[in-house]
Amino acid sequence: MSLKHAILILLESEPGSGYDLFKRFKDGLGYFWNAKHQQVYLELKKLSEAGWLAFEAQTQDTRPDKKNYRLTPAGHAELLRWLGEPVQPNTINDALLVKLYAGAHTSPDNLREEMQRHIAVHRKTLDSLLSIERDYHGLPAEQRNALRMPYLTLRRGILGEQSWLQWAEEVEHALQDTTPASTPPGK
Amino acid sequence: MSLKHAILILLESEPGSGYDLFKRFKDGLGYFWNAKHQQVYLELKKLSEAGWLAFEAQTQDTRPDKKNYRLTPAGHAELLRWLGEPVQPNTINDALLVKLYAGAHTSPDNLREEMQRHIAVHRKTLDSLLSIERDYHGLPAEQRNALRMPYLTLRRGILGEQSWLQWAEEVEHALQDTTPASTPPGK
DNA sequence: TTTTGTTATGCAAGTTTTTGCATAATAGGC
DNA sequence: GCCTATTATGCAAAAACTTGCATAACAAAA
Repeated sequence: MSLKHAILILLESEPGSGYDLFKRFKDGLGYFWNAKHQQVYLELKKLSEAGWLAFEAQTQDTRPDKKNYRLTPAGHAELLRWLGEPVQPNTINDALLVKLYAGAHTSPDNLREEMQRHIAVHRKTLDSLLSIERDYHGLPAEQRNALRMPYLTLRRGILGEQSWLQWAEEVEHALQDTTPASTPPGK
Repeated sequence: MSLKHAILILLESEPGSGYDLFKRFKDGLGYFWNAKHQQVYLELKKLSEAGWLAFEAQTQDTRPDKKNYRLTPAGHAELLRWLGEPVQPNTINDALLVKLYAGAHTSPDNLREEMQRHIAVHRKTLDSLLSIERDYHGLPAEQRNALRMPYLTLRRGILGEQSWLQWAEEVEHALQDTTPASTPPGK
């Protein structure tokens, strides 16, 4: 739906190879747009065929050769066109919630373990986002200004993860109430 | 990825037709799993062919005929198997954040309008979720208990939407600072 | 009375994404 | 010397999802 445009945006600010883009997805944009390397390479090919990107092969001595992609004027125009267009509200497809919805058909222990796994992931994500935020605040005002918009998306990540973890606490409480006591009292 | 299992869950608690399921997606499960009617019908067909569902045609006088689907024992087993399996953490693909990330290449007005559109949608969603929550609290204890797990997913929606709206306020502030004053001061 | 909305199902074509496989060179740790 | 990780690219097949079209009956509103 929009990997095309995510790629255009990344290449607009800095040309690069498929592998570069893939890594950039894992850092900045990756929090809110995920892509496998195969898909990135495929889209780069399609975008080139559509005339939105151009590339030069770059032979390297110590590393495999790479293709350096950059926007064409048509690609730039397409990016601006897309930016002017309204974005469809996001739809959520979250398998964890599907599982939880059906929680009555499985054991509370199973659900608790599942939650623990996800909590660990979300905590790690939050930590990493907070560390990026600290770095951002340490930048000189000029650079901070240039990164104003990406910073807003970082804030989305931070607020979103904090809210997720808050919810997870509610869930843990609810799941505790379910099992009166797994270890017998007294003795 | 998991529409299959979402359907199994819905049919496990109550058999129904494709159209029934589609409507149930728009209510309860719909908040965190979206599906078009075409896809629902397609999956029902596939799940039947896989032996996880069975159906009987139901002729109706005043309405078009419907097919009533229910789980087979194999379908039930598959649901339990899936529930025992760990769920992959959700990946986010959010086009609005992609657009915002590239916000420097477009006008603040464009971004503000975009945000207004999305804020309206999220507010409406939150209102509707809060109204469902009120209904839930009005139920007798026994029914509340039966809906304990779906209620947790409802809470996810509420906390998530509230967090989203909180973030939107941050974004609006940031976008206001960008344009010093669209209407000239004083006079 | 015409139009719009709801109930009810589905095919076909296309796009998007995932999964599996494949290659190849180098760098660093054990 | 071997194993693992990183850099670098891509095809092929399958799964998942979207978009467009099609049909058909009835109910209610305009």
